Order: sequence, then C-alpha cells, then structure tokens
Amino acid sequence: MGHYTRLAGSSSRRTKADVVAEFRRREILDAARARFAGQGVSETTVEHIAKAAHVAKGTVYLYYGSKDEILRQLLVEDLDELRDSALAAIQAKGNLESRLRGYIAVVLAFFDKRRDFIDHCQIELTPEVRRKVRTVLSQCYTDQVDAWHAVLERAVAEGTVVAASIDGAASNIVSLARGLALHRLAGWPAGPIDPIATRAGRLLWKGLAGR
Amino acid sequence: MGHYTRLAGSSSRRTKADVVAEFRRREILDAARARFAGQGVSETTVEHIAKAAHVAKGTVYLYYGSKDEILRQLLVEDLDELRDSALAAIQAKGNLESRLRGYIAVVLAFFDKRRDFIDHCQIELTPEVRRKVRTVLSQCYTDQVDAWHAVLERAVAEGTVVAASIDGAASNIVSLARGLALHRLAGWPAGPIDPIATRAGRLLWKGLAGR
Amino acid sequence: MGHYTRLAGSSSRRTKADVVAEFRRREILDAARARFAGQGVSETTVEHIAKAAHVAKGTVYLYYGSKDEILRQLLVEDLDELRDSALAAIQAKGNLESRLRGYIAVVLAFFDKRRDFIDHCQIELTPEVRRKVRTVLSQCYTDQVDAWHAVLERAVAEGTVVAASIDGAASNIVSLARGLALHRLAGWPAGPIDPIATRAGRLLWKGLAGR
Amino acid sequence: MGHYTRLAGSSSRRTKADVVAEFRRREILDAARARFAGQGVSETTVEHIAKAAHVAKGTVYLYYGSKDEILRQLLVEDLDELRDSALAAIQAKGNLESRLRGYIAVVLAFFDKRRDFIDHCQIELTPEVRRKVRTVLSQCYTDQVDAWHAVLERAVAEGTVVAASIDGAASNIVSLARGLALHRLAGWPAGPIDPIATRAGRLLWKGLAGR
DNA sequence: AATGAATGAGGATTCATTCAT
DNA sequence: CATGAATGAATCCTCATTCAT
Repeated sequence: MGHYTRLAGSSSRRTKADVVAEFRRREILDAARARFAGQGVSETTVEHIAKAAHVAKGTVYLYYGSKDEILRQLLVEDLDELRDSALAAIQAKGNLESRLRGYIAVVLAFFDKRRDFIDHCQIELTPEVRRKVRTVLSQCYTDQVDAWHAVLERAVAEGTVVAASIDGAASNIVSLARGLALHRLAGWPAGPIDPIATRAGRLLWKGLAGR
Repeated sequence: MGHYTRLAGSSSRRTKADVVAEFRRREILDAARARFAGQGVSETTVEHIAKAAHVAKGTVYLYYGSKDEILRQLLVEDLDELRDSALAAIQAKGNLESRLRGYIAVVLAFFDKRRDFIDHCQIELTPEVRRKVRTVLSQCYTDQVDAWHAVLERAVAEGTVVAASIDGAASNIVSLARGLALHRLAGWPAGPIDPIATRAGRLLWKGLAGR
Repeated sequence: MGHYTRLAGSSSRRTKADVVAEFRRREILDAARARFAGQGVSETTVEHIAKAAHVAKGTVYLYYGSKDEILRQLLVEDLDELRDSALAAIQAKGNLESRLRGYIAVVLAFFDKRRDFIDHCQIELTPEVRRKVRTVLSQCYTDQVDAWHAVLERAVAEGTVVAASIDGAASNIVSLARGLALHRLAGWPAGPIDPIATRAGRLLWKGLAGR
Repeated sequence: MGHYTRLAGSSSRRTKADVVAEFRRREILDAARARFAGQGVSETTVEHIAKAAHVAKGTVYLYYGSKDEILRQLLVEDLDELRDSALAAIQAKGNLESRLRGYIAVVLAFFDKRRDFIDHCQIELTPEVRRKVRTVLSQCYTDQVDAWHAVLERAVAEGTVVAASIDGAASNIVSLARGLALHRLAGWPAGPIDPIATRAGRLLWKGLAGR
C-alpha cells in the first residue's frame, strides 16, 4: 500500500533509485528469512531483521508495511518457486516412471533447501516446544513405519507381495497418508474420505503387489 | 516441576483431590484446545484459556507451568492418539489392500477431527496472513495435481497406464511427495534423496501401470 | 469497557477490593493530573504517570483503557466541579450584585486552582478526546447560562432589573467570567481575586440595572 | 538559526531568490495552518505539511527549523492580526457604545475566521511553544487593555463615563470579548455576530456610564 | 487450592530530523 | 536550492508470570 511494489524489469528505464530500492527489498527479505529460519517467526523482531539487513528499523518500514507483510512475501515467493520447479519436473521429458521419480526428487529437494524456514512456519511454537514435540512427532511416524514394515515382511513371506517392492514402501505408505491429509487441510472443505482411501489403497496395493 | 504429573489410574486409591485435579487439567486442556483452534495459538492469551475453563488465571498455573506446556501437552496427546489409531488400523484383520485403505482412512479422519487445531499449529502466522497464504498454497497444489492429471490422461491414451488407475492418482502422487518431504523434515538429518525418489517413483509406477 | 467503572457509594456493601480499586483510580488520576500540569499532556508518558502513582505501567492499564481515557476522565471531573460550584454561586442567597460578584469569584478561583492543568489542556488533546470533551464543556456553559437566565427573569419580575437588559445578558455574564479567568491564566501570577470580582460584578450589575 | 528570517520589504532590493523564498515560506505556513486546523497539531506530520505545500519534506526544514517553529510563527501571526484589528476598533471614530460594540464584533469575527485553527491550538502545544507564545499572547491582551484604558480615561475627562467605573473596566471589556468568543467556539455553529456585539456593547456601556 | 491484582519486559510502529545526492 | 531515503529515539500497549491474600 504505497510501498514499493514496482517490480524489477518494469517497462521503462530503471533508475538508480529503483535499483537501490530493489536491493533493499531483497536484503530485507533475505535477512528476514534467515532470522525466521534461525529463531522462529515470532521470536524474530523487526529490530532483528533490520540488524541482519544492515539497515535501521525505520527503513524496514519504508519497504514493507509490517512484519506480517514480509512473512507473506516470503511464503508466496517460496510457493511460487515450488510450483514452478514441480511443474517443470512433471512435464519433463522421459517416461512416466522417470518423471515420477524426478518429481518426487524435486519436491524433496525444495523442502531440503527451505528446510529451516518451512520448519519454523510449520508450527506456531516456541523453539523449546518445537524441540520437545519433534521427538514425539518423529516417534509417531517411526512407529507407523515400523508397523507397516512388519506387516510387509509378513506379506513377502506369504508371497502376497514381491520382495523387491518393500524397500522404503512402509515409508511411502505413511507419507502418502500424511500428504493426503494435509492436502485436504489446504483444500477444505473436501468430500468424503472413503473414495479417497479406496483409491489410494488400491494404488499402493498394486504398486506393492505388481509383478 | 512440582506440577501435577501423576496420571489418572496411578496405583493407589484416588483421593477426591486427585479427581478434582484431573478434572481441572482436562478442563484447562479442552479450553485451551478450543481457543487455539478458534483463534490461533499466539492470539490466545492465558486469560482466554482461564475464562474458557471457568477458572482464574492463576489457577491455570497451578496445573501447568506455562502456556507452552499446555500446548505441548495438547500436541503430545494428539500425536499419541494418532499413533494408536494408526497402529490399530495397520494391524487390523483383513487383506493388505483393505488394511491400506483402512489406514489411510483413519489418518484422514484424525486430521479431519483435529482440523482447526492442527491448522493453527501448522503455521506460525496471524489469522490474516494465514488466510492470504492459504489461497496461494491451495493453488500451488492444485496446479501440480492438474499437471499430473494431464500427464496421466495422455498415458492412458497411449495405453501406458490402465484407465482405472487414474482416478485420484494425480492427487496421490502429489500427496505422497509432500508427505515424504514432511517426513524428512521430522526425521532430519536424512540420507540422500535419490533412492527415496526412486523407490517412491517405482511404487507409484507399478501402482498405476499394474495389471 | 470492562474497566472499573463502579463508582464509590454503589448500592451494596463496599468490599475491600472496591476500596483498593478506588484508591488506585484516584492515585492514578491525581498522578496524571500532576504530570499533565507539570510537563504537558503529550510530554507525559504512561510510564511517567505510573511512576508518579507508584504502580507499574501495566497497572495503569488495569484501571484505564488508555492515556486518553485518563485525560478525558480528568477533564470531565473538572468541568463537573466547575459547573457545580458555579451553579451554587449563581443560586446563592443575596442580592443580584453580590451573586454576580460571588459567581465571578468562584470561576476565577476554580481556574486558579486548576491553573496548570487547564493551561496544558487548553492545548493538547487528540481529536477524539476533544470531540468527547466538547459536549461536556458545552453543557457546562449552557448550564451556567440557563441558571443565570432563570435568575434574571425573576429579577425582572421583581423589578430589580429592566427587562430590556436581559437579552443575552446571561451569556455575557458567563463569558465575562470565563474571559477574566483566561486573562488571569495568560498573565499569571496575578493579584487577589476579590477586587476583580467586585469590579466585574458591579459593572455587570450596573449594566443590567441601569436606567 | 540561519533560517530565513529576513522579512519582505527589507531595505535593499528584493532579489528573485528573496521572492521565491518568501513564496515558499507563505506556502508552507498556509499548508501547515490548513492541516493543523483540519486534523490537529499532533496528528499533522511534517510530511503532511510538505505534501500540502507541494514541496519535499526536506524543503520544509530549509525554511523553518522545526515543526514547532512553524506553529509558533502561525500563532504569532494570528495574535498580531488580532491585536491590530482590535486596536483599530478600539480607537475607531464614534461614541463609546458604538466602539464597544465594534470591538466585540471584531474579536468575535477574528475567532470565527480562525475557528478551526484556534480550536486545535487551544489544545495542543508543546511546553516550549507554549512558553514562547504566552509572552506574545499576554502582550496582545495587555495592548488591548491599555488601549481601552486610554479611551476610558478620555471619556472620564469628557464626563461621558463616571470615574468610579473605570477601575478594572478595561480588563473587563477585553475579557468579556474573549469570553464571548470562546463561548462561540464551544457552541458552534452560532448565529450572527451583530446582535451579540450590540447587546454586549450596551451592557458594558450601561455598566460604565450608569448613574 | 484458588484468586486476580500487580508487574514490567518486550515489541510493533511512528515520525521529526538529517544528509548525501 | 531541493529532494526523499535513512535513521533511531520514543511511546503506547500487551500479556505471560508471580504472589499476597
């Protein structure tokens, strides 16, 4: 709102002021991301961001209307990047299997890269709570993975499932479930669960049992 | 910390005091969850929780050491519940496919039930920012799903994939990727991406192509 | 707004808490008046007020919603007091001249007493406070004018005053008193009130009674 | 302070620069008055003034040392104008009653004209400005009182007015005028000035001439 | 055990003023 | 002369936590 929104590459010649402004915006954004990632969003003060960007507190407000606006910008930037690279992978050359593999890899890589920042945006918790909860959370998944693993080994022994399939399969099962759940969260309201589960189950089943 | 940690059903006879204490703890926890879900964690003050639990602010501190401790408790409770019901589903009777289906359904149902709370814990954002970001986030997924859908339809036309498989498959692919990513987030540090992507890709591929 | 508004002498028995609360409110109000008078409204911070009232900053907000609310309260209190003592003087026993004299004296004395505070308030209110106060201020004058009007009409009926004189006379009386008070304010320090009141009273009396 | 203080009409030839400078000073002053009147002194930022004067913020500081200095200048200008027109009315031709009437009318008219600005200044000055202004304000009144005093002494000499009346009478006249003006300020909007001036003038006249 | 008044550190935001261009 | 980006001191208000009753 009245803040610099003129993006780079705007039509006419870029004045020196434009360049400086853009530099500042980037500087502030990068500084903010670093602090958010390093110590969490709510633990990061505008003062921190300013310090990290080597400007005065007031200067931050010259370029962004509020701390929230900075965060918003950051999130939107990230999601844009994720979408772009994901789409590129999906539409890449090659057969379906290689593209599936490539896609998964791209998504994982993105999360790896943004790891700290996403991690902090993930949960509105103070660092201490986050640490504490992470253990429990991790255990929660591990337990599920272990359980599936046991189930799958038995299935192999019984010949229901081909041995080659089960490497990492337990993890895939748990991840798919969680992914679907979060997907619903974002797209709420959503339809009934049953058909979703049926289709996901069938996909996994065929993936495991298949030849 | 001197706070009540004795759980119900502890060995000896429960005194009336124990019962009251446990009642209070439940009341506070429930009140906190309701407020957290309703207005976000950082927007919820201890005063709010106390009011909702029909006790005075000081009383809250008699049962929990801090606001953070309450949140922690809540998260742990939830994760415990999730784990228990997930394990039950995994180890249920029936063939593998039905258990896969059942497991997915249980996880989705859990997230549905805790939806508001999880949603607020999901991101350390003010309500306004969250609203704003949700749109972008949603679009980000939709774009990926759409892209996969297009790819799959072509694959069906080419006979690479059986038509029956593609219902909901795009969504499954995207969800699996995201689920794996978050899984890594929780379990960091983790190994290289490639084998993970390869296995997940193969699973999906077989699931789609299979018979 | 949820703040203590229960006034003293409220119906039922006053609890100790009520007493303390009222004491605090008085303490804060008095401290605020002292600081406002001493260094101006906008130069006085909430911290200053708190310090002067021997409480913490937060405590001030326990009793008043904002700095403005305190100022408003103070102004309303003063105007109420001015109105009450002015009306008493207007309706006092005695002949018209002595009452004119008495009234002027009361108004001057009030401004003398509140001198510093009024002086600063003349000058520093936020638009919102000003709006709010204007109503009360206006009423304060109107009440005095009305009271004089009633007195004068009776005087006309009794023949003490010529009918032709009283058009606008009430307004002139009140205005003269206020003008004198402000005049003193500007020229402080000033001499004793009595001779001023006597001369102004005589002038008005002759102006009203004259031929 | 090194700031432009040279007034128009200073001895030597006015250069073009002088003209421009004076134009800027006027522009800034007028802009400031408009904003102060429109939204209050403390709600008006230097940026607002600059915008309204069609110059940059820095330019304002080229002509005035501070926001306070602008306000001071404005107040002094006004008081000068008030004094000049008041003195002219006091020393006008005509009998005493008509001059009293004229004087009151002039004062009321002045306050009407400056209404918004005075209204806000009544209320928002920093201690420093107030100190500075008080001197000028005081002088403004004193001048009027002195002028009336001279007039009255002549009237006594001519036998128009009884000697006994004039003690403090000058002060009463000025005070009544000011009181009426402020009264109008509080009760705005108000009717025409003439009847008010006529009645107040007659009251004073009778009060002075009486018996 | 329960209360809620008191605390005060902490943070977002504003804006008068400076100064390099 | 003019500009407006940069500064950072200053201020209001919130709220987790304590503690006397």
